[in-house]
Amino acid sequence: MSANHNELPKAYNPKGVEDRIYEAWEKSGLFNPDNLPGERTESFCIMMPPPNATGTLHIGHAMFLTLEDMMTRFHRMRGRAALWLPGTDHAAIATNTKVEKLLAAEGRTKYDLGREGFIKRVEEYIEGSRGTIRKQIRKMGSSCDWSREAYTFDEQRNRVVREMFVRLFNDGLIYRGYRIVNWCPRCESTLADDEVEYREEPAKLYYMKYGPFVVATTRPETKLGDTAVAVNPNDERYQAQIGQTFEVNFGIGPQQIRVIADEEVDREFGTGVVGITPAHSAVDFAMAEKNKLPMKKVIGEDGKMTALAGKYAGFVAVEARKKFVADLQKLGLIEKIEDLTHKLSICYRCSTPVEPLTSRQWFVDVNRSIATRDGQTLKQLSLEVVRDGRIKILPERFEKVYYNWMENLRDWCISRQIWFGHRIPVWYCQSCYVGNDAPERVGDSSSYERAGQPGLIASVETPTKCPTCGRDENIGDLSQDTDTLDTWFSSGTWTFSTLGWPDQTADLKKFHPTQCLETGYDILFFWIARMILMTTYAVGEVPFETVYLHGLVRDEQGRKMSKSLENIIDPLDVAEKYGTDAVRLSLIIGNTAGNDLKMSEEKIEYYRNFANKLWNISRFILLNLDSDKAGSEATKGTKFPKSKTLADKWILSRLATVIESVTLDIESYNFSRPGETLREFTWNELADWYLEIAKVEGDKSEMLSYILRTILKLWHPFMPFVTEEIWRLAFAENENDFLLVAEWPEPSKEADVLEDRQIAEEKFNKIREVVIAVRNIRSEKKIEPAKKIDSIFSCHGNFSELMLDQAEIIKHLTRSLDFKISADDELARVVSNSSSTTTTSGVSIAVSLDGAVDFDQQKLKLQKDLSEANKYIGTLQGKLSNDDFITKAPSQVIEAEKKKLAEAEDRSAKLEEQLKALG
RNA sequence: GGACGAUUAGCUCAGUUGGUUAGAGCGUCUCGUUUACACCGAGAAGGUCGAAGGUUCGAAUCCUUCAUCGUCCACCA
Repeated sequence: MSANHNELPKAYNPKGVEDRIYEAWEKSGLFNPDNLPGERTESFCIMMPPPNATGTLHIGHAMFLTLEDMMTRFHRMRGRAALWLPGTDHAAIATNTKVEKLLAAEGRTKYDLGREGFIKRVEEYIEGSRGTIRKQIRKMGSSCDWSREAYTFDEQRNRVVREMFVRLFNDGLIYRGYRIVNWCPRCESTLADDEVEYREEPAKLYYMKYGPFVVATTRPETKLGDTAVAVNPNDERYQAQIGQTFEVNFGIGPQQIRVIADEEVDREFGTGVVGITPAHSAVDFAMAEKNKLPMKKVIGEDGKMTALAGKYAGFVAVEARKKFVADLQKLGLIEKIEDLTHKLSICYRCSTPVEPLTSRQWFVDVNRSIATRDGQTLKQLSLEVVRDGRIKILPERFEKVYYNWMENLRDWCISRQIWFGHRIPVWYCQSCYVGNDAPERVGDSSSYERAGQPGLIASVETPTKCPTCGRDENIGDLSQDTDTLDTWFSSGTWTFSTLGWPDQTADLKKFHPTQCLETGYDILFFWIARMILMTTYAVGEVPFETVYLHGLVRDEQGRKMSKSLENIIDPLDVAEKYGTDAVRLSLIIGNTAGNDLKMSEEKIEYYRNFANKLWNISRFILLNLDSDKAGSEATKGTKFPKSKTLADKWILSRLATVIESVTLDIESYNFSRPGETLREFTWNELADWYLEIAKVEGDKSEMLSYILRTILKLWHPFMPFVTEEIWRLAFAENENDFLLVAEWPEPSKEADVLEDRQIAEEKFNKIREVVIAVRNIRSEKKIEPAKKIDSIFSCHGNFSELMLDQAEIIKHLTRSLDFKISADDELARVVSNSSSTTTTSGVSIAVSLDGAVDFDQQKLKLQKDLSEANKYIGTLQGKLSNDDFITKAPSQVIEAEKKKLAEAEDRSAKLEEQLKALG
């Protein structure tokens, strides 16, 4: 737009630029695919993994925002209807825990506020902090469609969750039953299997006299709930007892104990006899299920011993253990106590030890065949879509991890006793609902409550009437279940709940299935597996075609970032300091799917420097265009330029290759390599060579404007701010002309125009080689950069023609006054006490020197070069004289080797001549 | 216990289906105010590709075993 670029600052300063540009983008409405120009039949959609509404942006968020924004921008420029849908997560249990902590700091508990008061408090808290994360997402340059922003706990998502629950319930896939669950006594709630973490702790192993056996246990107090002991079926020590029942008395009355056999039992551990506590161990529960054992719940939800524990009732489990062990010791029932370390299961949110216990909860049945899905189970559906390739997981190795997890998935406990979350949409009729009691024996699924049970109502809308007995809510007969749903139950609907499901909206048709789901491998199970499970069931489609899993961001020593290590890099701090573009590049380049990334400020600084380099490249080009034909057609860069010189042909050929490989790489989810390709091209080819040449050749308006225009487009998905700013200064026709929606360069179109790309590149590379060789001599001989020199080349074949043709370039780049082309023997003669020489394949070079020449040093150098060349010749000859190689290797390989040999021999011969000339 | 990944220049990493005299960036060394850029330019040094076997005309690349580090899953009652 501006015709005069003299006032552009020498260094790019992202401050001010970034916010202004983001605002302009947002105002333009172009993040919304509905507003994109042109006919866009093909869509590209990514659902943003919703950050916790109460969170703040950390480097992991910055990484996924960068990757997803890059994909979105790329596909938008490629002409697709690109939708990146943002949102936040209510994160039920995490938020609940956070607010409880806040209350604790005020000396209060949730009970002081009551359920409603507490939820109100949670919502206020979220309202206060939600804006932060939204602002931070913008700061990273995220081109997501804010008009479609979603929240996992808003009205629409609430409706979807209820709808989902009711459908699953009606298909018999949700049931209520007594099963073993992970119980967090602090949260007073169940946890899913994958919400349990482990911590190594020292513990005691107590050897208890146990009827006819001795049983080793770390938790003696649970033995009060034992109903069996198990031995390995092949353990010859206990063969006689298998199947028998005996009685023990630990001081609270007699307990009937059966002896069962199970492969799971390790003969080597302890005494090879395990006490089985069906109500308080997942493994024991599974064994009990197989053997239909009775269960005795001796620990309650409050973490205290129950009435069934006799005199120990009311004590917290750990206290009960102390008392119980002391009592047993008095009775002489403790044989010995050993030390061991074991892994304690703890809550992933509050690190409180988890108490496994049986409880009446809601479960999703993953192994029940679904009539409406060809009799497949949820587990089978979820496995099938990955197995048949409808969902591709990158990197591929995580597919195996997924299978392994999915194959071993147990029924998913979805009810939580925390207050904040989606309320379970189930009502019980006080008149006719009779809940099933805890079953006598484990694994009695006839006690499970499912659809069809009288007075048990699952409903999307609050029911007004009991369908069984007809009594209505007004007389207080219907009461809703007090539990809430696992937070992952709602996140599992993310790809379709955000698009209007269950209504068949235009968005749903257009954008579902989504193309890519990009997230960290740490939530493969929590989230991705749940989305696959719920979407294949509810929508009958896969939620996404490709899963791209990124790794963890670590510090420069490879440690996890943590507050205690004080090694956290705050993306907002460094974005402020170095610019968002620099942060983005440091997160993309060097990062590959599934691998962790080491991050450091130095790295970010390097990319800050690169952004500045691009700025200055642009500045140079713009100043050039100014002085040339400012404002004319030729400076717009919209036309593929006519190449006039070898350098033009070379750079255009290289650019065509870059367009091709960058496009292909991003399409195939390689993001680091295109960044490197572009950096290499921009810095090491365009800036270091072509722009220097442009200074001598001149008349480059068409070339330079086209190249700048093109690389701005190619760089835009990686560093949107600086490229958009340069675009505005250089090419924008008006203030609504955004690089954001510029057309991506078409690879084949460019390449077709060029002929003899390979020849042009080979020729130019030869020039580069010669220039570097001369510079090498200058550097070795310590010739001041400002001093002009004279050179003599002797060339083979048609190289002399090439050298003469490109004389201006060579002189400029080597700071030579002039050079001469001479025949071989002539060069050898010229090499005297006033020259330094070197040889590249095809061209020998001598540079005239003023001062005295160190013959010995020069001779040594030549000899070293010669011996290296001869050694190389040796290996090549060896290869070529090997019959096996000649007969078995493909002919192009053999030809290539022959060519290498010829070149090496040529070089060797020249070196010898030069040596001879030196005497 | 099971599975997976990593191991290439001092550091961080590339290396596509086996065919380069093994590459880049940082760092190091030498030189430098050349009409964009010192957030820069020119040049250089630096690697028996974790170890040992094997397959092959040919291995950083494929196979086997081992070592070290790391991750995930299961779990010792």
